[in-house]
Amino acid sequence: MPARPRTRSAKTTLSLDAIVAATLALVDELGCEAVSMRRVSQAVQTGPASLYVYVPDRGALMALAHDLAVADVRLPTDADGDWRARLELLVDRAVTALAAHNDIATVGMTGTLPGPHILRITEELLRLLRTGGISDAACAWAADLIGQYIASSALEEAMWSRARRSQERVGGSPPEAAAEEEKAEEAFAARLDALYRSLPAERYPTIRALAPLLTGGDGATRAAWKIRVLIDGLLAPARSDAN
Amino acid sequence: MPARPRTRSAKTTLSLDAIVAATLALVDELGCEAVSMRRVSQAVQTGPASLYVYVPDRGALMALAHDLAVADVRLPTDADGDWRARLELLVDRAVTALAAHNDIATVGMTGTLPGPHILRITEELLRLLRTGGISDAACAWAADLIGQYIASSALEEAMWSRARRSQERVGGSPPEAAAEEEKAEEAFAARLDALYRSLPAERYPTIRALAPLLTGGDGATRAAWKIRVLIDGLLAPARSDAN
DNA sequence: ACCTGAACACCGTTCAAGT
DNA sequence: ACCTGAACACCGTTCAAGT
Repeated sequence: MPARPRTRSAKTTLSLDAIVAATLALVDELGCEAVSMRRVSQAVQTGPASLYVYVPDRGALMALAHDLAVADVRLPTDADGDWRARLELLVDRAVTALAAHNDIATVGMTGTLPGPHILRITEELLRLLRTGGISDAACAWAADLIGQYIASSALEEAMWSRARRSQERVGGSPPEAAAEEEKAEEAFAARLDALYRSLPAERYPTIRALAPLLTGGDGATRAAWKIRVLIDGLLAPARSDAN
Repeated sequence: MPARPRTRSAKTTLSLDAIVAATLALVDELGCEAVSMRRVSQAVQTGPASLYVYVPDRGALMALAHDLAVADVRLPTDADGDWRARLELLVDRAVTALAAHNDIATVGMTGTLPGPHILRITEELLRLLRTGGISDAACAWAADLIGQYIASSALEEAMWSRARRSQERVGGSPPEAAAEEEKAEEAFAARLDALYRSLPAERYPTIRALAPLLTGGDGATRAAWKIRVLIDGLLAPARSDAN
């Protein structure tokens, strides 16, 4: 391998995988809205036009990044317990995987077709529900409901602990930036809580009464409670008769 | 009132209400993504800069449009039955109201603070849950869960019957445009169904087996089934002991 | 005081032209 | 065949300047 002259030294070859990985990394950093074709192209060291060789448009690229986000979700095994325990574990893993990539879950709610990794999880979801003795029609609708739950929970969790704002200008010094992040981290929950507490008690008595509970509790406990409610609902006596 | 000379004849006075109404109308027509400050400003016959007198940024404007979308939701009354029937009715009305405005529900999932109309619905949701004898902590988490359900169901319903694509160029003649709309109307459900049926049966046996059920059924029946599952889950025996 | 023209720093996507 | 410079038609937001 002689040193052949190149336009740029050691430039990584462009590939779909590299583009999608760069896209997901930018989503982590900046959030979906701020990820542009131009920024992605910069990250992989080309011009924006080059991306269109690999991807038809921005939506398709975001869909690929979304699918990549759940690529590492492991399916529960026999060692993880009965169908219900495994279902809860699978849902939890999917939510966690999505929530780890900022607001990538929004992509799943905007009408894109599911990618291979989403399909893998869907298949297992349906299989577990069926193992649980739930009727075929109920399985189909339950998978839909649980899918909605996964996406919206991931989004909620990501929002609750979002450390980044738009932050397009990185002019601040490190300590300043860190302080700003710290502040933004609790921003949403805190602002919501402040809003609830500031409401007139005559018009919003129940919100006021429950204000401490509405924004309280840690995410994991809430999530575990919610998925249990969902499955309890599927197993409710009335449901096994006729869905 | 003598005819005083004006810059433009009969120009409507600019107001926040007019701006928000125009924004929601554009969302109906084009979808959230395609609604820009510039287009809104055109619709109210000004320049983009003028909007910033009334609204701090695009996100705040979208949040106001989102709140407006549920402004007409009527709260159920005693005549509508017991707490559970009323809760189901309230949820159904909220989903229907949101789904009637294209993908406006996305705004509610992107970390904006709830507006007055959302709060009115939240208050009633919590009140009804409490009337049902559900513990305070469970009410708080249940309202959260039901809120997620409302937003994601509205989005799903809107997608299922979306008649508009980006359609930025309206060059086609009326009959052509109508045919295109007709085609797009079923596009998502049909494409999803086609995808499921094209999957290899060895790897996705359950999806393949349930394919006809996954995309079938009308929206209303599905929605009614889902909210019943949710409430059944809240009322499951285990739940009343300790939330 | 209220409004806005013009500008700044961006977008997604296309296509003719290059290698 | 694969890639891309340059252009087109847009963006959100700001601010100095007007009335």
